[in-house]
Amino acid sequence: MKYVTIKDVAKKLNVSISSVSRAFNDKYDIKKETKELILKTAEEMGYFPNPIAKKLSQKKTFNIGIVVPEFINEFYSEIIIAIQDIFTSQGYQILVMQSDENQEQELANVKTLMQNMMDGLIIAPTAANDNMDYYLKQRDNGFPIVFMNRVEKSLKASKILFDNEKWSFFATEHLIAQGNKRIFHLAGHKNLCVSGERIKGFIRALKKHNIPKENYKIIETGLFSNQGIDTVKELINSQNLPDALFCENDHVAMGAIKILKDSGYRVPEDITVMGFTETRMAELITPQLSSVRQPTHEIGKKAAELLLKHINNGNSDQETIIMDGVLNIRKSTVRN
Amino acid sequence: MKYVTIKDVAKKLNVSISSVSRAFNDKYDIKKETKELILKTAEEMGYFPNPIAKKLSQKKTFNIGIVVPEFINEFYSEIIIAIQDIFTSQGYQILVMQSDENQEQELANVKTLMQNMMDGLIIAPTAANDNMDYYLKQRDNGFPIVFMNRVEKSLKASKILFDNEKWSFFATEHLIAQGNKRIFHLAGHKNLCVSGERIKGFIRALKKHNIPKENYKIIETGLFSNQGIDTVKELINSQNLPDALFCENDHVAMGAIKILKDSGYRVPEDITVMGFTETRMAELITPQLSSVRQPTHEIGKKAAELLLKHINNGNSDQETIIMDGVLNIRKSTVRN
DNA sequence: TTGTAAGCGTTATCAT
DNA sequence: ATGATAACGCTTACAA
Repeated sequence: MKYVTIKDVAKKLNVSISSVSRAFNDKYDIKKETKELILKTAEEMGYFPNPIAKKLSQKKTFNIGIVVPEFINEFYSEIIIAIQDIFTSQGYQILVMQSDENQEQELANVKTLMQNMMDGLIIAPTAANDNMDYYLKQRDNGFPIVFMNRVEKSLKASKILFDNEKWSFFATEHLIAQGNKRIFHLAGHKNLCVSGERIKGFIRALKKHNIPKENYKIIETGLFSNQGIDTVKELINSQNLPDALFCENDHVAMGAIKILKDSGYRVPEDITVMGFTETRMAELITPQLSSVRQPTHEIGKKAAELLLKHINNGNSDQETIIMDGVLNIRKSTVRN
Repeated sequence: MKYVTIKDVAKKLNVSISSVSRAFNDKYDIKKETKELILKTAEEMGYFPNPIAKKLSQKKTFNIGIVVPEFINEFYSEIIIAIQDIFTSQGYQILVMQSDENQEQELANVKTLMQNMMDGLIIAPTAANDNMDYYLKQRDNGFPIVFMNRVEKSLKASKILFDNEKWSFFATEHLIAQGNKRIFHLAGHKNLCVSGERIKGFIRALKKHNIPKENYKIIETGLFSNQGIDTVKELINSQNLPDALFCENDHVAMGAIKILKDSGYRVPEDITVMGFTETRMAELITPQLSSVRQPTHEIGKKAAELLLKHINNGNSDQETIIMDGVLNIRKSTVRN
């Protein structure tokens, strides 16, 4: 693979390489005709400025790194697309790496991206973890970083968060308003702060409406549909099903609904089920699943804009943006 | 952001930069003790070789580009993860770009990646399209490229394909074997070769079993659930529902099932529905969806291995690998 | 308006 | 075993 270089173009036209460079970079003075001639010949020769050389010389790569826990689920995919929208319009490229929900992989990803001279990083950590110290050190060193999602509100860093507590509260309140007396929460993981916040919102709603302790329960379940299935299976076996299940996410909820239906229970007549972090499937299953929609597109957009700000204006003031969602009430939580 | 460079380390230790370079690259002679000293000091100083400079100097980037039509659906996400598995274990990095099902974006992505000196590219085109000439020209120029998925079998290039015709045939044959007399195929897009192949397999099965022409129909529907909904809605309105629907993919099938159930039809009792390119949801919905599973992990693995071969041994012999799938028969196509 | 040349951080060839 | 130094392809003062 032989690349055409700036020298080749310069030689062909008997001009200096600076002139060729100038023709490709608007900011310098250059005669219109020479510029056009150069651009035309370059085109013909199949020349384009080598971005690697450009990066080395400019110390600016126009590359942005994104690290996400996974992109199998549409949540992060949608966010990534939104980030990409913003940055490509600004001439940046997006490099995506996924950590497979693994802290060490996450750290390796971040290091790889930093060593490749990304102009900035958007990190969605797998969980609050030990890597954070390293990230913050780099940030303090002048490296622009924006965090997303599974990060403590108190963290001194620019970040885009979702108000899990609030929307968990509203979701729970809706379940209470529907007349459910016993409500169980199929929670995510103990070490996931988003799960913790949702638990807080859940409890706040119950307390507000004076639901006694014996009428609710928090069961650590996980993030996947099969875990929803397992948890609900146990509840069925121990004949301990509540009136309503508030699930960590749609996957768990769909697992729950599946096993309930398979076991002869009707949703929502016999038991009501609520999801979270709405997926496209929510509207397609029977019954349609009530859920809290997170504004993935907006999250990505805000993250990108915030990072862009840091890149252009420095890291001075860290900013936290907390996003709101929508409670989509559908058939799965409404007994007519 | 100030990077520590090879010079800083050399100066600190009063050695030449060549020695430092050697310490980091095993292939040269260097005294064990100097090497260890250099490595240790470098570590302390927070030095790591700048990959950009390395790339410029070596003309090898250890970067692999992947271009996919989208990664919202799990199909490509799973493939990407498999590719990543292989390449990261070989010291490569993966750069993913998505074309949003848009040919121009696709071409732009490929150009961007090539200009960034990827060592090779895995391209899953949006469809058979005009860009192909450009890709092949680059390939012939010595640039390693492996194609995936929506590519003609006859294309002279290394590629990983799925045997759509065959598995469409088996899927259709299963529907016939279940006693369905009238079978409609909700097809994808005319210009998608995978859709064309599935249509071929569909027709071959019908012909083999002597289903008369008036008893089947191919309706161009699309790739999304809402299109499945729309098509089936029309069939319902015109009172033209068949015994079985064979859908382009699971999304269309789930859309179909949704509108059927909403309209009072029972699946599979009244009408039978088959998906394709199985999703994780297939097992979670009611009734569980019969579908053809494509081996995403294997596809990614083969693509990666093939590209690696081209990178290491040159582009000489183009190789085509055609993958087989699995027909998962579930409730949606079986009337007890 | 154009050219010259130093610099970006490496690798690799050639001396020593 | 180590050091100088010319590449790699570009940008950008500075000079002309």
